[in-house]
Amino acid sequence: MSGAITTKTNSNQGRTYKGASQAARAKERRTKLLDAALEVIGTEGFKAATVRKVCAQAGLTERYYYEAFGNATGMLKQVYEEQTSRLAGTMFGAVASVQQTPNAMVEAALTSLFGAIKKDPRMARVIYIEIIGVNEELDQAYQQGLQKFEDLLVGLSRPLYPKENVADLDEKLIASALVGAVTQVSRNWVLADFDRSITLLVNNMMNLVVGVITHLQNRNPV
Amino acid sequence: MSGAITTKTNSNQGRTYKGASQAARAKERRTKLLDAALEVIGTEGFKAATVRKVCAQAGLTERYYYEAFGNATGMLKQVYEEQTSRLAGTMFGAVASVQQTPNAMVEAALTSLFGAIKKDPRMARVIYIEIIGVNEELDQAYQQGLQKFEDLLVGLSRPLYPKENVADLDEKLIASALVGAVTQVSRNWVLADFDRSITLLVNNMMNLVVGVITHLQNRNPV
DNA sequence: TGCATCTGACAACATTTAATGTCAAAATTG
DNA sequence: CAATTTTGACATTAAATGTTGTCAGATGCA
Repeated sequence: MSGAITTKTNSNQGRTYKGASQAARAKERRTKLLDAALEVIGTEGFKAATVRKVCAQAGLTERYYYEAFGNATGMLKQVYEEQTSRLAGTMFGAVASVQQTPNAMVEAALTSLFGAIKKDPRMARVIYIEIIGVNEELDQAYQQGLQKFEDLLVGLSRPLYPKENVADLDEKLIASALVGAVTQVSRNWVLADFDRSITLLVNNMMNLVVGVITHLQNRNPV
Repeated sequence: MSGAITTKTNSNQGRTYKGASQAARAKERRTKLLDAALEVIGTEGFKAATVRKVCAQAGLTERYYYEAFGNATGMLKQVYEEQTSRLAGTMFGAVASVQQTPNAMVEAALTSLFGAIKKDPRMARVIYIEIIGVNEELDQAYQQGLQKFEDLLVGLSRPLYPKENVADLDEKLIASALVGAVTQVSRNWVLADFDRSITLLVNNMMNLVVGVITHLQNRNPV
């Protein structure tokens, strides 16, 4: 109410502690919490990822949960965005490292995707299942996450069919359909405990992607 | 502990009340509760569908919630199964009522699906979003629900390509992929508040389905 | 060494919810 | 009318959880 209180000293705020700066310590805590959140959400589900449980998994206390995430939505959103970014990077890298033909690029994208899912199913659960239907903010994040992959697909496929065949086409719609197809197959594959080989998955999905592209190249526009 | 207690009278158990038998009353309550659950889950989400809220929506008290559903999982499962059954029935009917050619049948199936979604988006939210990722029992129900539509698709498409082209194919996988594609497009359509015409959706999805079928007919097996 | 800051363990509080129980009024039956 | 069943409104209980606060000890700095 009266004038500003003069605290005795403000000079050492943000000082180093155990040899690390304040920013470095916060970053390390965030990393631990992200890992813990991925583990809990990816194995027990978002509903089970309570503040106490995630903090126990991280070996940190509640205070840092709020420092890093703010709330549960923030937690899931950050985990989601980290995982989709990593996955998109992996897939872009795989596509870039093969012969730049449509077939080879699609094959590389699919192979790296299924490989990443098998390597860490927790990621698949987070980005394909847990993110859905929590609230509007996360639904929006999910749509934006899918956008990355749809854009990749549009970029790959647009050069492949003649312009006059595109008139009544909705490229984005077809891209989202293909992403949905891959997503669904991935989901089932995880739930079925990886009952098929990656090669089989890739070969079959290639038929789908190549099939629609070929069809768009050859058809007579309506 | 001792012998059976002789209550004064058991004779009138299960009697009529307000002109309806016990079974009829229970059935009517269940219908009211199913409608209420669909309304709440389909507009506010499963998380918001508490016992109190669903009962208030139904105009009934908690007792009948437990009578009809047992618990929240039972509620969502029953709503889900009712909705997928209705939808499957609608789609089967639509397919049966057109000329029995692949194109016409696929078109009928897609048109009736998108029509049903637009007519009641609450259904779409329940069967595409809310059912996912709650617990194992419901994930299993979801898989079984998808199975209906995948089976429909396999039945429609199997006669369309030569046997020798099927050797390395996983029909079920491709069916689930196509169902996933349609699901994803439907989801986006709902979230985008029906920003496209049903005709546009159908035409584009036809390209996908017909494209893969044509490709399977003409390709050289690997 | 002395003081400010940082950390971790945990208490405390408020809220929400599922699930069960109580009880009186309404309806039915004989 | 009297006994019984059915119903609806609401109380109660117990548990889980998000969120904030407390406090003592560890650490860094002048």
